[in-house]
Amino acid sequence: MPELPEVEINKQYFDLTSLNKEVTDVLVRDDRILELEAEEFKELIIGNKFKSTIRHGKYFFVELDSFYMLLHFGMSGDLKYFEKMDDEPKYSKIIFHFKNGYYLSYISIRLFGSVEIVKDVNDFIKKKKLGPDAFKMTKDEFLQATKRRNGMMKNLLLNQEFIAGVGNVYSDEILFRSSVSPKRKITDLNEKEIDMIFKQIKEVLKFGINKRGDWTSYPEDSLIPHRKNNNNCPSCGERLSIMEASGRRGFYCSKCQI
DNA sequence: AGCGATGTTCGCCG
DNA sequence: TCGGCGAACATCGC
Repeated sequence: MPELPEVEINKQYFDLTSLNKEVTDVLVRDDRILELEAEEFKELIIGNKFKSTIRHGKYFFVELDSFYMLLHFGMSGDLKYFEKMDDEPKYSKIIFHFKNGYYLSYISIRLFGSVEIVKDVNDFIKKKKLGPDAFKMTKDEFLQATKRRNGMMKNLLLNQEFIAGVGNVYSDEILFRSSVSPKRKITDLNEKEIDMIFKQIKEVLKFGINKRGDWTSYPEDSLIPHRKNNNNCPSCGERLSIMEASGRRGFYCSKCQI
């Protein structure tokens, strides 16, 4: 549940289910996900309300009275709003109980990601050195960044200090639709290609949100459904190639992506 | 049984 | 200073 579109879906889900309801209890099922003591966390949240939310890249901030609760979903985080304790989802780590009787669970299978308290969103973004949110990034910011950076294009897309929100899967799709190889050096890209990549960042992420993060319903001509060993390019039929960038496996077509 | 998985971080090296 | 690499974190599923 992790790249920008999935986090955005979680934000919409959170806003719809969990805003402006008094939290009457907090159940900590596994405190390893918490960046602070469970007791301290409970004290801050219980009796409070979630007032609003902000998403920056893959980071999700929930506003409370004088601070923010930050949720990062890691590789396997999710949210679930439910009515009866019998329906508590598997791998729940933190559960908020609302005055109306419902619960909201922060789910995480692999325990990557975290739940923490931050004073100020902008300070946090600055401290983490996060780049602009992928949706808010302007073309000018993108151009500037490509000029002062080197290395492989895929690494740049995965670098949250450059652009916040793009992860491994969507970076593959963005480069596929741009006909640019993930291994291309940033300095070698021409203006047209940079324009195309910028455009595809927005379109691919927007498409992901419209699909509500459901990769099984992608059209056949997308790369995402084919990101598997021994699969072929949906465009030319060539066997897909695999490369590594930032420790992640990238899939691409060596024929269609230059 | 072993390996890879939507992420981040840190130390090391050139 | 930057870019790249490998490992570490924890756990599930193929």
